[in-house]
Amino acid sequence: MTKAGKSVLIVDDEAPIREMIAVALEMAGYECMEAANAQEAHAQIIDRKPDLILLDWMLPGTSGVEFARRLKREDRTAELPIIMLTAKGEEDNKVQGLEAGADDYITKPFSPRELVARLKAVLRRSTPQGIEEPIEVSGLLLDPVCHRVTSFDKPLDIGPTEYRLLQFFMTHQERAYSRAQLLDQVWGGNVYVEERTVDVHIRRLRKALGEAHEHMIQTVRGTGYRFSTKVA
Amino acid sequence: MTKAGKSVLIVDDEAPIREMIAVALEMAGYECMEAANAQEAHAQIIDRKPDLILLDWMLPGTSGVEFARRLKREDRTAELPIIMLTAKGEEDNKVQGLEAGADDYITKPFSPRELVARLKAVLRRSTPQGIEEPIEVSGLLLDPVCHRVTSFDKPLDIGPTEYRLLQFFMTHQERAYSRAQLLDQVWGGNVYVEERTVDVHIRRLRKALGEAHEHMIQTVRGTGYRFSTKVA
DNA sequence: GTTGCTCGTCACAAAATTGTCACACAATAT
DNA sequence: ATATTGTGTGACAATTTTGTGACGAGCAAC
Repeated sequence: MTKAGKSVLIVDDEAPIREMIAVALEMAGYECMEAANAQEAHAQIIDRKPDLILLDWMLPGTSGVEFARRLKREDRTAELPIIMLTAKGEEDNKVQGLEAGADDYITKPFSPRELVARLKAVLRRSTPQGIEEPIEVSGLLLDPVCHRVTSFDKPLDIGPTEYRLLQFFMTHQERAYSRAQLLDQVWGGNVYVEERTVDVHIRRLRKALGEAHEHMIQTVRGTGYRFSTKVA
Repeated sequence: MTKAGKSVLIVDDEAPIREMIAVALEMAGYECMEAANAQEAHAQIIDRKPDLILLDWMLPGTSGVEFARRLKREDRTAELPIIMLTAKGEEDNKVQGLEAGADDYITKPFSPRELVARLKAVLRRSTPQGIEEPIEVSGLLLDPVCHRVTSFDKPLDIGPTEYRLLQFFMTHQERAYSRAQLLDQVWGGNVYVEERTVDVHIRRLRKALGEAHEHMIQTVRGTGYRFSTKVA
């Protein structure tokens, strides 16, 4: 893992502004890439995997909010921290921005110092774990890059939620988790769903895993579930 | 069986709202106390030590944020989780509220279910977990993280109650406990069950431990039981 | 619009756990 | 030895917890 400073994608349709921001960030030790619209941004995200996105509210074509919302919906990019940029007077949209999934919100004009400070804060909060390493366990293979799970090379057909659940389990083996903890970790702490929903997804995951691996998800009666490679 | 039930202090200047919240929480098994302003709240906190505070943003006199900030500054109350309540339209203050030290933030109106869910989440995060260290004694291993007991690597099949019983014994070895004490410690103080029930669970536990370890649970005639590694 | 997919919830089925009892057995007292 | 008291043990029904199929809402792609 190269720890050569975090990389930031700047998305704004005005080149001078991008440039200004880029200079400020580079002076602070960040690596920068730029995009003028949602399409370019998406391309950059895919192949250069920035650690954070500075996203202008106003964009030609797909608007910033819309783009943010879309990013947050896709598993592959959901974890990407986003800081929204907005011009003065558009502040009413703050809530809307945050609801779209932005992690923070800065009003133009802002000082470089402020920008860097917020950026640091967001990066600190966001999960530093680059989950890029495939995890494999007795024929079960989860590939975060392909965003896919295979059981003996046979692709598993599971929904995004089951994928996240399995990923969590595979990265937290041999340990019992309550339904509440799973909701926190897999669904995200601030959603409201019934605890029994966990059971249903466990069921779906087990079914998808098939006889070969379903036993790995063990029920811990009175507590929750556990992912274990050891025999029951 | 009833869980221990956490207590919640509801701070809001409008009595009907307090009442509504209280009812919802009580139905969910929480114990409630109320306060109409910061002063009352402080008094309640001192002498009734709630596990969590629901704090309205708007309060006569000392405002909610201010109060939260103050609580977080005092050592005695710094650890007390706070959930801020705010009316719709005050959402801009969200950041401010969280910065004041609130652990979560709910916008009125909210459903009782949502409230309870958030409350649970906050309590879960703030409540430090119990012992995380595995306990091992001559081939008998209790791992609280896995929530599992193994005897020479063979998992023991026991119910939640036997698990708690064994955990208690392993953390309180070499000492005799009466049935009443065990009921208190393992079942939780405020349940009513026959003392002889302890015998039955001891029996079940012994059976599960098998010949290898059953002798560790010794009968102290006329008194109760003891867990000991020493030979009888 | 339709279609196809995923998700959360529900109602019911299935399974495991629990507390209690009756009686067998063991230890002490009379 | 016999009575008395305390503990071990198997069985049982009630309750709790989990498994499972189905359904409708929501959403994206068409």
